[in-house]
Amino acid sequence: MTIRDVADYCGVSVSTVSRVLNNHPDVSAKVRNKVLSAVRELHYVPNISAQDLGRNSSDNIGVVVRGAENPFFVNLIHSIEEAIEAAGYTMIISQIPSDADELEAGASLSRSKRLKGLVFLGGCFNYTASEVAAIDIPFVCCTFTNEFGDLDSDSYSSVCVDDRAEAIRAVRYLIEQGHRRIAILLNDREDESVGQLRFLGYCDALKEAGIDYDDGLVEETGVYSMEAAYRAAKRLFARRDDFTAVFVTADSLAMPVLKAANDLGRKVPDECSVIGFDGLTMSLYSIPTLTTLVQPSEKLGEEAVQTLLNVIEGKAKHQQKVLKTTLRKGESVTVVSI
Amino acid sequence: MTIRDVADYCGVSVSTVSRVLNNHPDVSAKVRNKVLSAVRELHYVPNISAQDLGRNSSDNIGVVVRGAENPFFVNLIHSIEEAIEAAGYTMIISQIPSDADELEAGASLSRSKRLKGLVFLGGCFNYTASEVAAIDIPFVCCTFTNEFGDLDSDSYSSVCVDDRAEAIRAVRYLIEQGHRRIAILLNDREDESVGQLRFLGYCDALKEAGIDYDDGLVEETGVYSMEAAYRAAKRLFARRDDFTAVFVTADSLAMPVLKAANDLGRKVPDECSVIGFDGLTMSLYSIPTLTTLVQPSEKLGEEAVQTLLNVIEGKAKHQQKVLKTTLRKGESVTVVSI
DNA sequence: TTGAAAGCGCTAACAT
DNA sequence: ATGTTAGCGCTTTCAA
Repeated sequence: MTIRDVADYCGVSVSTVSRVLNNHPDVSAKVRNKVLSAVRELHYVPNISAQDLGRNSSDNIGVVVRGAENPFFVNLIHSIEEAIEAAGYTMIISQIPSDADELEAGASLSRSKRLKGLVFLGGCFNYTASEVAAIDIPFVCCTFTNEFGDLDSDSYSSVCVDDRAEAIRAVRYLIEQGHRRIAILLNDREDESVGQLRFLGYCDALKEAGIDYDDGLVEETGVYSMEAAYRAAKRLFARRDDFTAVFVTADSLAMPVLKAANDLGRKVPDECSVIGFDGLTMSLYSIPTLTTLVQPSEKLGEEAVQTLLNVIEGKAKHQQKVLKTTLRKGESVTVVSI
Repeated sequence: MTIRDVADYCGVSVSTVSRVLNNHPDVSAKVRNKVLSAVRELHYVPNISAQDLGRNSSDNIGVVVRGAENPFFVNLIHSIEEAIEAAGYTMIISQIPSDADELEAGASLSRSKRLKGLVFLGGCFNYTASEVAAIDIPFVCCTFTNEFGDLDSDSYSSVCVDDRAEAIRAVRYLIEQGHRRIAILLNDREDESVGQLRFLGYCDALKEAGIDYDDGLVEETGVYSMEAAYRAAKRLFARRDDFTAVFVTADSLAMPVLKAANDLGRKVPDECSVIGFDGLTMSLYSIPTLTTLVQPSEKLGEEAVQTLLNVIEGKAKHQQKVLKTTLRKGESVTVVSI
């Protein structure tokens, strides 16, 4: 059952059928109806592969997820999928390890699946214009931006929160509660990803409050995993007992920190406050409930897709959008008792 | 960059390149190597649409996820994606709400994306042969089976654990620790999904130990969400204080149960033991660490895809595979103190 | 072992 | 308004 069959059945040419199917204007109402009912009668369904080949494109949007072990991405991916689906496109997802090259993954996906556009999740984006040249389709960075690279702002889109400013807010909140010796637990302070930005925000907030930076209060997990976070937290607690609060740069890492504190008999928040970042649903049920900055994950996904589609469809230029987090006060932060 | 370019670059014909790319035998080692390195040098990636058109088929495998809010599916989806990718197919995912009709979603996906096969995740499978007739491609049920329907066992594949038997094992373990009054918290005891099977296993284990079933010890969340589980747990703890253990049919629901117990001052495990099901990574970091039955999620995904591909490629018939869980002893279950 | 050429089903100039 | 036809990039006979 091809377009040819439909054409023969109606006594018209294939191009006429193609026109009807693609809502082109130059078709008489009579013919259009005849074709449409033939399509229905014959249960004709277009062959997408042939369509794509003919158009030399597809309705595929690629989503490259770097470090899919981050639970924060789950909701995000879901909202991205919904937005892509709703717009009549197809999502092609590719999950790659945290240490993989997302540009290469994106470029290869783009070529093999003939993508219309790309969404990058969890990238580093320290890339330069020349490295990005391999990607010849519009793309949007979701939850991060080209902070460490030198891209032209009209060559890509991004939708994220201002990680550095939000981190300042988190640490400032701790300071407002009277904390002065504040530790930070993060993945890697120089990975040129959002973690580094949050680290910089931590430094900014300390400086702003006139608190000296103390390298011994910084603990890195090295890799992004709960297990690594648990071990890092244990190291930190073992090494120092003079800090009253810790900023953990992701909720999924903060939960192991709560566990480590518990296992070492360090009471949260009485002996040590903990603040996270991301706003995982799960962190509502940690013991104690995590205080955290909630990222607008639904909105991030929707906006990312919308921004990308606007570029693809020529409705708008590339944009950099910045959304806000919400401070969710849980039970893991308390006023410092001096 | 097409196969033509590669051919010209090597001074051979397109058919030769095609042969190399498709691992056809009749190519000399010399030419094969030349082509292979050219492919690498030129960063050639085949155009899937053209491949599909030429072969008159697609390499799309659909994955219909019902209730993607279940964190247990995250790893599973990842392993499914890897397996699909590794086999040279493309995953097309569709996440639908818990109350949606997965068969309809699958059938529609199948038609529009020309799927080769379907993986169902989190379905109910109380469907009958006539309802399934709408799906004219091979499919595999992952993490559940047609327990409540009347399908012919050679008309579909399934890869899952024996939920009922494993639930027996969980409850039996509690009984071995001396527990007699054991509550259960689940989604819905009659939803004809894995939850119901686990409920039946719970009943079996009680009966086997000569413990009377007590309807007042059964608490349903109604919908599948952590919030609902938290509220259900609070209801249960408020209503009864005579049970010493609770079996929660999913880890993601068990964590809110731990939280509810904590908030009500009910010590886990001293005053109440908790056992889960699934083996989320996150539940290693709950306070206390959850005792649970770990499902082999990687294996489930791999096997599901492999089984499906075997059918698609005509290498084997449909199969029903049953994998085993592993009891992971955490800190949430203790010997009952009488 | 290799090449030439005919499709695969559709789109989109280009004619009419 | 409609038809003709040349691709799109690849696979796969069929010849050589």
